[in-house]
Formats: sequence, structure tokens, C-alpha cells
Amino acid sequence: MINLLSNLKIQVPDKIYIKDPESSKLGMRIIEDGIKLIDEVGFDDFTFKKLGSRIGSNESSIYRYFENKHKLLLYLTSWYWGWIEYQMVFATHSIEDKRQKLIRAIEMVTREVERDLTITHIDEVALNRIVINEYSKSYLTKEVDNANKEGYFVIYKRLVSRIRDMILALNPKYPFPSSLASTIIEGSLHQHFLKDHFQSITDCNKTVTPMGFFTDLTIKSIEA
Amino acid sequence: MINLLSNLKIQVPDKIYIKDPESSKLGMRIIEDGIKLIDEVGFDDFTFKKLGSRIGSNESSIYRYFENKHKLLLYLTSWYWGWIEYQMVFATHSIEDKRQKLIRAIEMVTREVERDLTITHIDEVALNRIVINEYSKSYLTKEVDNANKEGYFVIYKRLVSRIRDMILALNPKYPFPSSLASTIIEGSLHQHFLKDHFQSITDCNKTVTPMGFFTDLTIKSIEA
DNA sequence: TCAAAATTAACAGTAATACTATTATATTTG
DNA sequence: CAAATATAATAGTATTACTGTTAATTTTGA
Repeated sequence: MINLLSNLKIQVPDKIYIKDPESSKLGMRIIEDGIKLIDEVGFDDFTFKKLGSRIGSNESSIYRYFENKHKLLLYLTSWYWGWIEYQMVFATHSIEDKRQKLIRAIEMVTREVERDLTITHIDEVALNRIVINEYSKSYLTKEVDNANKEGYFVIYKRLVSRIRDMILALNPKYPFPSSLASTIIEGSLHQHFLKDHFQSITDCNKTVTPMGFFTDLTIKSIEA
Repeated sequence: MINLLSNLKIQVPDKIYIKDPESSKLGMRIIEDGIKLIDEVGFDDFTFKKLGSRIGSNESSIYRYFENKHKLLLYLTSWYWGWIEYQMVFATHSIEDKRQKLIRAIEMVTREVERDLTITHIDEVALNRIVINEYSKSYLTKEVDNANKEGYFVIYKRLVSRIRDMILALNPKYPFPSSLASTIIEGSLHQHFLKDHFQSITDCNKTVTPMGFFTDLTIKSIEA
């Protein structure tokens, strides 16, 4: 995987940006330091002005790449899900056993992420924290339906669909494959969040993982 | 239940507000129209200025009740979970069969809400939409840990704990009772949201309900 | 019932946000 | 090397999220 990825570019829906940030040095810094700054101060307190001064550039130059900070969040989270999707597809494609394939897929979408050193300008661990803390804000808006129509969530939806298909492959009669797939992905983010802030309402900690919980939940649900 | 509730006041942690909105006419209107306005324009576009002009009052008068709009959201969602908790406790307390008790509890926290006509100043249906669309924003902030320490989420956590206890009562050996309980509640909100905006990644629709999905999931998981 | 206390309305003001627009300078490309 | 493009610098605007002050109104309790 490691060497394969170095030649791959994660494709983000191009309507999300005005100018492709991967196409210039400034664009790369917007992504690189954008991730770091959002991770540090949180999305709510993040502004293009702060990012500009951090990268020694100007607020208005950043506006040439992204219409607003919400679009930047959509870019970052789309990239994240594209990266997860790639890893999941790669890790599962050669597994013939349907059960093992699904288990591996769940592992890939629920596990703790590690740095991908083939991609130098993106800190995936920080980005994972952003997804855990901020992803909901990308769709919990009055404009969801438009954003969805524009295709801003295709990658995420495709990832959910892939898991749904693996669930159906294992048990074609299971009545809630899409809901289970979306629950695994969203629920995993939520359990990671609870583990860090609300330990009393989760079992996840250093030894119990969201992966363990969702694997158990899935297998029992569809094999029962 | 209907007549019982009319004499009950849902207790919201008092650190959330500066002055108890239930203690005055203006306070009641802040709650009543606050719900309507947030429901209409969304929490992000909601301001005290808009609410003030809507209720024929002044921005700064609202600041006497709530420090900021985030606190108002915490108040509304705490009230909502307190209301759900009350209904759940009431609906389950006389059920002896552990399995039936848990199923009923899941029903109460996942079902579509209906107006409670004993409470005139709160539109629970609109409030339910607010919880679905905005609840995450109440805790996905850099200040979660402080807010949690101040007790702003006690009601929600208590509700999750009640369901965890019912899960454990049914199967004391089930290894993920807290995670399952929190997944039922959070996941149900999420499925309701998907049903309205992302039909392709949920099975929920007019006939299939989040209730059906989570009941199946829970029973299979803990009885397997 | 009258005075004090509390509440609310009205108004003014501030720092920050989320932009847009313009111009000048630097860099890239054909 | 000229033209095109990208970026930096600056200025400006409407709105937000407040705080503070004063005046009017309502509540209360002696």
C-alpha cells in the first residue's frame, strides 16, 4: 500500500474548491496548516484570517481557493473519507471469505488512524481528530440538501454503500444493511469522541475499542 | 401520563441559565419562540437579535436569561432529554419482563415524537427536529470538558445509563452495555436525519423506522 | 398603597467575523 | 520577454456577539 499510495491522488469533488489546493504551494500550505489550526483551535474558532497569518499569507488569497471555511471543512473531510475508502478497498479486495472481508472492512473504518508517511502535507492523525470533532458540522446545516445535490458527500456515501454491500453479501436477507453500515461509520466516530470526553456512557477505553464493539454488533446482528 | 405531567416541571441544570426562563412571561416567550426560530432558520443563523425582534423584546433582555445562544441550546436539549427520560421511566416502570421493558425503553427514545398538549409553551415536535439537527453542536466544542464538569449533560448521561442498566438486567454478561445504549440514542437521531436528507445510506423511511432497526440490533446483540 | 426593588426596553458602542473589491507586485508560461 | 496568472497588501462593509447605561415599567412587601 505504502508505495502505491505515493502515486495516487485522492480525488475530492471539484465543486468543493474554487482552485485546486493541490495545484500550488500556497494551496498545499492551506491544507497542511488548515488541518493543524482547526485541530488546535476547533472549527468554530478557526478563521481564514488566522490561517493567513499562520502561513504568512493573506486572508483574501485563501478565498481564492475556498469560498468559505465550511467548504474547506468539506474538502478536508472528503479527502479523509477518500483516504479511508482507498485503504479499506485495498485491505479487503483480496479476501474471499465474506465474513472476513466484512470484518476487515469494519476494522479499517473504525480503527485508530496512524500517520501515512507517503503523504507529507497531510497529518492524518490530526485530520482524524477533526473528523471526530467536526464532521457532523459539515452536514448539519440548513443547506444540506443543496450540498448533497452538488455532490459534496459522494465519497462518504460510497464508503457506506461499500459496507452495505459487504453486509448484504454475507446475509442477503438482513433487513437493515444501509442503516447498519451508516451506524458503524458514524457510531464509531461517536464512540471515539465519548472515549475522550464522556467515559461514563461508553465502554471504549484503552483496551475496549470501537472496532471491537462494532464488529461484535455487526456479526451478531446479521448472523443471528 | 397526560395529567401527571401537567404538574411536573422538567428540571434543567440551573447553571445553564442566568435567570430561570420558566419564572417569567418573557422567559417563557424566549423558550417558546426560541424553539420556533431555531427550527426555522437553524441554530447557526439564529441570533438573540432576531429572537428579540420576533418576541417584541430587546436583545439585551434575552442576555439576562442566557449567557449566549449556545447556553440556550443546552437548555432546550436538556429539557428535551428530561422530557424523554420522564416518558421513558413512566412507560417502563410497571413492566416486569426485562425484555419487554428494554424494548419499550428503546421505543420511547427512538420513536417519532408527538406534541404533548399538557405543555403549552413548548412545541416538542419542533424541539425534536432541533435535537436531530443541532444536538451534536452542543457538545462538539473545545469547551466540552468544562461544560461536562459543570453538569450540563447530566440528564442525557442519566438517560443513557438507564438504558445501559436495562441492557445489563437482560444480559449481565454483555460486554458493551454503555456503548450500545449511547449508540441507540445517538444513532437514532442520526437515522432520523438520514431519512430526511440521505435516503441512500439508510433503510429508514415511511415503513421502516429507526425504532425497528435499533430494537432488532439490540435484541440480537445481547441475546446472541 | 406607596416606595423600593427588580425587570425590561431602548439605545449606544465595541471587537471580531466573514466576507468583497481594488491595486500593486511577483511568478509562471508560451 | 510579454502576457497571463497568482499572490500580497490594503481598505472597506454588514453582521455578529456581545457589554454597558439609562429610563421606563412592573412587582413586591411593609
